[in-house]
Amino acid sequence: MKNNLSKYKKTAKSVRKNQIRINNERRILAAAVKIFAGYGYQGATMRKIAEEAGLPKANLHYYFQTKEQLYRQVLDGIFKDWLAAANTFDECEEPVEALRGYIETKMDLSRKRPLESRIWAEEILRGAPLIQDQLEQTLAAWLDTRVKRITVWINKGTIQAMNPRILMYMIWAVTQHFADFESQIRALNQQQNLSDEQFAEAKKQVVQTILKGIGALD
Amino acid sequence: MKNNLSKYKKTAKSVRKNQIRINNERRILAAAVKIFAGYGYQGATMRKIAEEAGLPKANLHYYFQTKEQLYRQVLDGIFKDWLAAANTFDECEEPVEALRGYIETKMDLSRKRPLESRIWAEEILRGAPLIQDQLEQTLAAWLDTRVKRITVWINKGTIQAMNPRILMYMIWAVTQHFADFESQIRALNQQQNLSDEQFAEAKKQVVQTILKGIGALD
DNA sequence: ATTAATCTTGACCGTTCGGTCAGGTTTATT
DNA sequence: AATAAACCTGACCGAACGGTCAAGATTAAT
Repeated sequence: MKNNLSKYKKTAKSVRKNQIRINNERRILAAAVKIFAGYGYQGATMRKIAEEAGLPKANLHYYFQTKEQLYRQVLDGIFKDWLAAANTFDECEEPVEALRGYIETKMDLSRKRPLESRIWAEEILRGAPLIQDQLEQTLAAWLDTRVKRITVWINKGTIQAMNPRILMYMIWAVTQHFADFESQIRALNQQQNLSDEQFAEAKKQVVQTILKGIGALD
Repeated sequence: MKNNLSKYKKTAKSVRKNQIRINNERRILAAAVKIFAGYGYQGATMRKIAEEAGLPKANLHYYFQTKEQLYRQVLDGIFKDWLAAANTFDECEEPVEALRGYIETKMDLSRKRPLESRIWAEEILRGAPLIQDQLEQTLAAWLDTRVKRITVWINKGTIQAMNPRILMYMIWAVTQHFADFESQIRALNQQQNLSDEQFAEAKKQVVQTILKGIGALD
């Protein structure tokens, strides 16, 4: 409770962050995504992020007190998008459409935003020091409800008996791989990133293999 | 050609590294694997590695001139083991045994030596700055010969038509996932690492899904 | 026993890191 | 116009980084 003796106080309009703050926070976060993805948390420096954002380093600390806080906000944004990709999964009744939609959405997300995918992967690789709570709570709950849906399909005989969790791990593994291991795939593809056609082919084959692999297709 | 005016010269026996060097290099490399896996290249420090190895920091620089050289040797060791896992693939004539053997070997490797798997993953994630050459040459050649074998199977009709490279990417993705994303899987498994039984189940389901998915099983 | 080669190590160095801060500038409110 | 709040930033700080080095200890060859 601060004494409000000030002659002036903020209007409702200016209390919700004004344009300068919105713009600069966005610029800094965008730069942070690039630098964190390219160098990892430890390898990224506030200096590099500031350069990328075109702002003096001290200005970053004005909007984000510490490097860790900036990194946390980046991770939060990624986690949100990550979960949002599940909509297709939930909207479809039958396993073929639900799983195809989910796999395709996740692969598209990996292709469109590989930087975020890599930041996520590195965080997990390092033992998820900052997002363990979110994994254990939000993500675990998210997974549980999807496991239940898959179990229903199994009991109905629409897909064959299996451990639904392992199926989800496989889907995550494959869809992330095309973003996270991009440089390996490029080295094996005549030093060229996958073209749109190649990526579409990969997407199709991944869907086909998994759906057929669980007995959802002939 | 150096003048050998020295009164003493090394015997053949002592020229091939003596025991002190062998032991210390091994200790340092083992410590380096732990620290690089836990913190990443940038996050790892020579101080931490020295502590883990139980040696003074200056001693590390006696055996490995720079941090980068130490890291390179770690990567070389991983790459060697990585390729060696392919033996099963080559020894079997038919796709079911060849692929099952390869997938199981790679999954076992990931489980037995997750640290190495994570170091590899991080290097690729960062764009493979130090191992691009090996990827483009050794690994690309390795992949080419396996692609040819798979193509033979496809032409014989033993497995269905597909892009063999994408199949290999899928296998790599899934088998690495259980090591690289261990902390995520643990968070989703009541904070427990997969037990031997759970891992065996995962291995079985992965093999089953992929083999069935490519039409090698009914 | 002598001597060269190898190994060991505390102390040190220049650089870069994340972060701070005082003081100036701009923006918003009355 | 006045003033408070928000924003900006060059200069600076202690800590930690990778790496060096000289001098001593140990090991191996004669």
